[in-house]
Amino acid sequence: MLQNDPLRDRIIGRFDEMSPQLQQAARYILEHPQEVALVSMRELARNAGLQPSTMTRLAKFLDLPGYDDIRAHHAEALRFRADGFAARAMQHSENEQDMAAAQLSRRMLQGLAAQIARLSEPASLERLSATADRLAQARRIYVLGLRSCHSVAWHFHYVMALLGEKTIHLDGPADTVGDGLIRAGAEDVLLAISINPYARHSLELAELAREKGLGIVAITDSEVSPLVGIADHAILCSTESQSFFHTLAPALAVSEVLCGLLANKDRTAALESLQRADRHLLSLNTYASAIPRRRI
Amino acid sequence: MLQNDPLRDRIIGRFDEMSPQLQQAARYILEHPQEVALVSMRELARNAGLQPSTMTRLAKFLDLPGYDDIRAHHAEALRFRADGFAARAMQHSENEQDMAAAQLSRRMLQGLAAQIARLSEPASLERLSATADRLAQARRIYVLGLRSCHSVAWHFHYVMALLGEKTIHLDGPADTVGDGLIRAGAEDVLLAISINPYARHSLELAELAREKGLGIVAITDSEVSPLVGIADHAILCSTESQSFFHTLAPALAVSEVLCGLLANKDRTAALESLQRADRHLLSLNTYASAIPRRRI
DNA sequence: CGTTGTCTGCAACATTTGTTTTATATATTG
DNA sequence: CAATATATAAAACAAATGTTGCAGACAACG
Repeated sequence: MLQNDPLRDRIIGRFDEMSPQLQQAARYILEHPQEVALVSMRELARNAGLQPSTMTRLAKFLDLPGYDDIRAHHAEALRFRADGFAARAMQHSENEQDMAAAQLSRRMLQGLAAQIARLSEPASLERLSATADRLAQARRIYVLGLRSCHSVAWHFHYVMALLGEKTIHLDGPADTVGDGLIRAGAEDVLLAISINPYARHSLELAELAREKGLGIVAITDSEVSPLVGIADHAILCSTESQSFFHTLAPALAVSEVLCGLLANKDRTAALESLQRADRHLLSLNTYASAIPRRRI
Repeated sequence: MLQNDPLRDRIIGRFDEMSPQLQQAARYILEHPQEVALVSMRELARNAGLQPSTMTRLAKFLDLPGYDDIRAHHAEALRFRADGFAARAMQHSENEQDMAAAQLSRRMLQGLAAQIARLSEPASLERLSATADRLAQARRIYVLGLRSCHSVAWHFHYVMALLGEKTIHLDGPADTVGDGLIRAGAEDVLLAISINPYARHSLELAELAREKGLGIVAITDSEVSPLVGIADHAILCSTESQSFFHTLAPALAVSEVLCGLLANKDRTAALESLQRADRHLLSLNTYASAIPRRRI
């Protein structure tokens, strides 16, 4: 049971002032919070041996507009608890035209945080480490992410390129996206990233890779994503956001975790590679820590 | 999510045989199991962008008497899960070094979630909305993010391109990154994304843009980032992670929030643009929802 | 090209929902 | 013991729910 529930406290606090019937209703609600969320008021009343109106009266007694507020409150608590994690703001329901900017931002950010936190459930963790294992044992990792997923694919490749030459990013202009697969074979793995709506080209290339015997590993958004069918391992991450667009932050987080797991398989090698990369970039004068004087 | 759920399995199993609308309904149910239990069918359909009848039809398709059976099933699952939640808190993962991987993943993910959640503090929210305002009033937004920040810059540009032609992505091969600024002027804004270590080229271009009179807006990682000095607005996001690498997930989240805020300034225009983009991509046959048959 | 079959959106349907009203029962008070 | 106030039950109500039938849209196929 969740502590710090203001409605519960109010019920408890004013319990003594209630009439017998109201007390019975209140008691039943306190003792069966899930039922309140999952069952109609009339059925709840029936189960509690009460008249439907008693429930409405209880709501009014608590200075609420109606019973629906009681139910909404319990539903929210159940959502919250079922996810087990903080901040559950996800609801499209409000059409508050042109919400305050700050409010929209807050909802989006907390929603994203919750989605990423949810990835740390045991089931996801297992998938992550299985996927990382599969990637680790591959000779090469071909990375494919088109359109919106380009950012994730590119970032994965960028980070992995700092660690070695294991990844090949499938991308390119003039319809050469798939050319990288020319020399790919059964010892290799394709990391395919695609979310709804799925880019046709991504699916075609994934299928081609499968026919060539590559292992397939996917980051996608649903159990029924077309990639799940052809992938040896799939990691699912939600893409819903409080805005018009899908979010890729959870997918990016997954990608970063995979990089972390891979690097972690051989920490000393990883460190060494990173240092070499550092030296290289240093000698190229790639980085700066202040605005450089403009050459004239 | 929940394992061993026969109804879920049936939905997944027969997913391919479904009509497009049924698939959409099925997908929504798979991805929002709690909502099924907590919300009326009509509202569920509304949230999924479907007709109420589609839900009923899905039930019949699954050889169920009616939709209520779907709801009842999900309600039962939710009751069960909510009860067993406390007990299930920490028991998983027996031994092995697989355990270590899971632990690293969990630490990374929860760290990321916390960092993003921290962005929803009032100070950050103010910066976000000020920045969004500045971007909104610009004629053009030039987007700059090199090396690791490419993913963020590209994603921002990709999303904004769906909304209109306001953004120009500063990127290109053969050292042409900066060419996009040729026609930039005082009515424009540069959105510069850079984190430590700061790419020298990014800083140079930002400085050039400032000299050309552009407004500068930055997504960066520290109060003492070189970008802060020359930017009119800066949004700071942490990049620390439990792994070897910096994380860009918070920066991506910031970028997505900015997109959301910008779209929110004129919701109807945004919706219209998105629909037009949809139509365009549809006519190009860009997307697919199943593995396409390979052309031979 | 026309036909056939399926799919989808719409609108009407009977139920069920939460609420309110009315009347009866039960207590409380002088 | 009336007289009054409150509590409860029962019924009536509009609003919503889940369902179904129907007509147009659509693609497949001959």
